[in-house]
Amino acid sequence: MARPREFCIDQALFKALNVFWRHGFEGASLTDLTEAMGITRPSLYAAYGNKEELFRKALDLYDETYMGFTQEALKKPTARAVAESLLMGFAEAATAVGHPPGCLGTNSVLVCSEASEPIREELMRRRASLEATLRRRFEKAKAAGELPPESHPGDLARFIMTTVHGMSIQAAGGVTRQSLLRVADMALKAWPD
Amino acid sequence: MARPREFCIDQALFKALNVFWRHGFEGASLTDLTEAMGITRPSLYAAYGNKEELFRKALDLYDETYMGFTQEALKKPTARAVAESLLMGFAEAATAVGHPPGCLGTNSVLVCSEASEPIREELMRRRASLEATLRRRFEKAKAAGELPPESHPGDLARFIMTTVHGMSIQAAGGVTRQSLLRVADMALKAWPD
DNA sequence: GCCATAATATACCGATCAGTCCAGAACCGT
DNA sequence: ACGGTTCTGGACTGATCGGTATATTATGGC
Repeated sequence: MARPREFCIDQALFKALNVFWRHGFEGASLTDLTEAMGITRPSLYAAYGNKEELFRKALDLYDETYMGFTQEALKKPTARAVAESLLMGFAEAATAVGHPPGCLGTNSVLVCSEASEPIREELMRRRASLEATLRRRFEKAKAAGELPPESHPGDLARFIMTTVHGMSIQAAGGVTRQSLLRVADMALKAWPD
Repeated sequence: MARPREFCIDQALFKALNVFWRHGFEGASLTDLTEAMGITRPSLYAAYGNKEELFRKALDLYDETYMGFTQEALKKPTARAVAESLLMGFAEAATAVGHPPGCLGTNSVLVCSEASEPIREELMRRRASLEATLRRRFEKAKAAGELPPESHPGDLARFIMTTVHGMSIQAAGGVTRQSLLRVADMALKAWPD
């Protein structure tokens, strides 16, 4: 009973995601965003709220679209298989064609002006969340006697996530998939047995 | 034969370095910088050129002041000792008190707007430079029979630098020195023997 | 004391930032 | 055909961005 929206919300959000991915939250201007999305500013604000909300929605879409493999990885039968699946998955995701290199959650806001602090904190929260999930998975494995008694699930999770973040930076610097897969392979050599 | 400068160039540069470290290149505004440095804009431009040149000078000062340990690490007698020294050194540097957490070279520009592309490329160049130096050191070690013949110096250097970059991100997220040292320790378990 | 020189502080520049006002246009229900 | 409602486009807001013109002030040499 009113004028219909002339663009697809999810499709335009996908375009926005790519801009944020390439330029980060602060580096992506509203002009960049609206041009890529093919809509005007009032349409953007009516549909998504503001730049910050748009970014959070883009982040959710990113998780659904590109980070699904992490949930699959967590289902692997052994802790080592989980670690391997995560490392290999990130190496491949960070170097896939069709989108910018690296991980959005890692690269888009690391340091920023005071104004973007809430977004920075949100990203830190999400990074910590995956690490905590991983740690719990490793704790379960240790309790099941699958990891040696002297191993520390928290350290293992932190090491895996550290490698993952590092791979994201390397990918942003142009490092190839094959190279990152070898990095993942080498990281697995540190795994306890 | 002219009015003397009322501030110390190196001391003010040090203040600027801290602002860039905390907020990144784009996140640090000229207002932030001049307030921290205790000087006015014209003084800043007369002394350092512009924001970009100021950042490059701050980067040089950063290398001299905080990255000296890398040169020391490269002088260690064995490849493994080099790797260990680098990892431990970065873990400690990234979590030292008195300055922001993480590594300036890693965190200050990862993704950015088109306008800052030259700075981003400069940082990628510097990151790649250290990795190349490390690779050459490992090649020497391999030639000396110190590393197994099937080892790949390039992969080893890339793995170390990936861990280092990841530690910088973890530090920026508030991870403690002890935790990063354990990450470094675990990474060393992947070292060939 | 006075000049040349260079650093200072204020006030400003055009450009761009995120965000919004408003007029017109497209739709649905009646 | 006509309201009521919602989206669209362009023009605009105040604030902030990096950078600068200008007038003043402090110095050393003469």
